[in-house]
Amino acid sequence: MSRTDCMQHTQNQLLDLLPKQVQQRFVAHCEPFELVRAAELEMCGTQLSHAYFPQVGSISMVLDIDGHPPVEVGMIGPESMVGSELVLGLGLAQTPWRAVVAGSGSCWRIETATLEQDLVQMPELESLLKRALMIRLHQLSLASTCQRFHSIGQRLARWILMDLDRAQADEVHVTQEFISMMLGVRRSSVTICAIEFQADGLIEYHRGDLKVIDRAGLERAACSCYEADKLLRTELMAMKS
Amino acid sequence: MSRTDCMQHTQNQLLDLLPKQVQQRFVAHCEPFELVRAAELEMCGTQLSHAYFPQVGSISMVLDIDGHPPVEVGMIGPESMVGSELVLGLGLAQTPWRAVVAGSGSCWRIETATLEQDLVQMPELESLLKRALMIRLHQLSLASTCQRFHSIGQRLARWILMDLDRAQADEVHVTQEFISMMLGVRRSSVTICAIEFQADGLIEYHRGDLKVIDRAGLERAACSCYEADKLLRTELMAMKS
DNA sequence: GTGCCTGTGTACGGCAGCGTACGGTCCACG
DNA sequence: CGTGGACCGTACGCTGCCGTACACAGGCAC
Repeated sequence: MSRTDCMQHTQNQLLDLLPKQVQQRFVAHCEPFELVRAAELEMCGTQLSHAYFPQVGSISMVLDIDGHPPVEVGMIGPESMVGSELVLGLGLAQTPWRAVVAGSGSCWRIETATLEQDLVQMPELESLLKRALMIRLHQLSLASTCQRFHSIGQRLARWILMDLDRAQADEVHVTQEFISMMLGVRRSSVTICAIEFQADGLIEYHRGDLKVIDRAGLERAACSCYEADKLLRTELMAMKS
Repeated sequence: MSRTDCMQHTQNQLLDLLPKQVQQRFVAHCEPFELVRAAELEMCGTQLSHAYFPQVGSISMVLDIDGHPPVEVGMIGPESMVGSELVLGLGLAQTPWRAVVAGSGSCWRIETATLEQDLVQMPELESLLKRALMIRLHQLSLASTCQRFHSIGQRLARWILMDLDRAQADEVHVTQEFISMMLGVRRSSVTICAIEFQADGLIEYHRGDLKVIDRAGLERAACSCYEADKLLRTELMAMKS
């Protein structure tokens, strides 16, 4: 495939761990796909149609329950993939969450049926999905304790940092309304914290244009879950297959 | 093994799904183990030493974060197992949570190394662990939204029901202190709700002796997460391998 | 039967975040 | 250039839960 010949890397860190030859074979089965903020990739309760390997941008796992506002239970970017649970076998692949684009960008995507076939033929790929899934377990656990103990301010700072890391930028476009959905809180609660952060010189925020001024300060404002998330990402890369 | 010859079932519903022959071979590698409320089975951040298949009783996945009280992120009983993440491969098996006995009873347990070997030789076993792990994903997701939206009363009712189901009884011994740890709330908050439930004739509760009087009422008092949990358990059984 | 430990009941001030609601500002579009 | 929609700022009363603290009851130990 000429698509991969012309580049050194797939730009997805997980895929980059594959042996070059396997990687080329696999990526040939993928198609490029654009990530647009707030787009819904996968519905809840249905079979997954595709797996996604972000290059830039992020995808959030979001859960709805009863009449409540949605809540994010995980975020995935270039360090990992959406659909790692497919390694558990088809027919099991009804996820409880929705996948929503949390940060615009681009990705590779592959149809689940094709992925299932490749899993059989490429043991390295299977190992990769297993790693990614293990990380999801950790992330899911984090999500519930973060919900329980950390203030909205801490979680807001965490979310911004996580989003920026995956966008590989220090500036993104995202409304407070959108963030409030991800955090499962009132929009006006986000506003209050955002104003505070601006007063403290941590960020600039104007009608959806969010820019980090003092990254270190923002990290100090965030809960430990940000560090934990970062650690998970590096572990994912370092893991022995 | 004479141990299995004399019984029709292993008493663990997951193991009972194995073909008889495989089941006998596998259980021969297990040892019986007693579950004592509040005993700590697995530490956080270490390699798993064993996997556990409850017959009666329950095991909670509990997460500590910073200086905060612990929070339960899942409960496992005779319908499933502790250690399903081992299917993702050794070396990955550092779980983020602790495993604590939430309801006294008994189980089979097996050393992880032995389990790893059996996984290779018994594909049916691997499929079983994959199912169990898929259910864990759903449970973990539930945990965070339940934390977020449901009142202490609702969660208390849910917890009691989940615990009783796994104890296969309508009466257990568990202190309010212990429950408060599992829910990640103040002990006195549990007291208040418990008193309310008694006033409504749902339960009797005296110095750790908890008895359900009006099960239907208790189910009405619980959040939807109880029904969701029950559904997951039946799905686990019904799943096509 | 005195003492201690475990398990419950009760109380009170404090606050984070909620629901709701309305006013203001920027921008696009006709 | 005016109008409407998207987005943000502010306000107010309310409540669930927290932290802390202390008193009381049952039961075992000596």
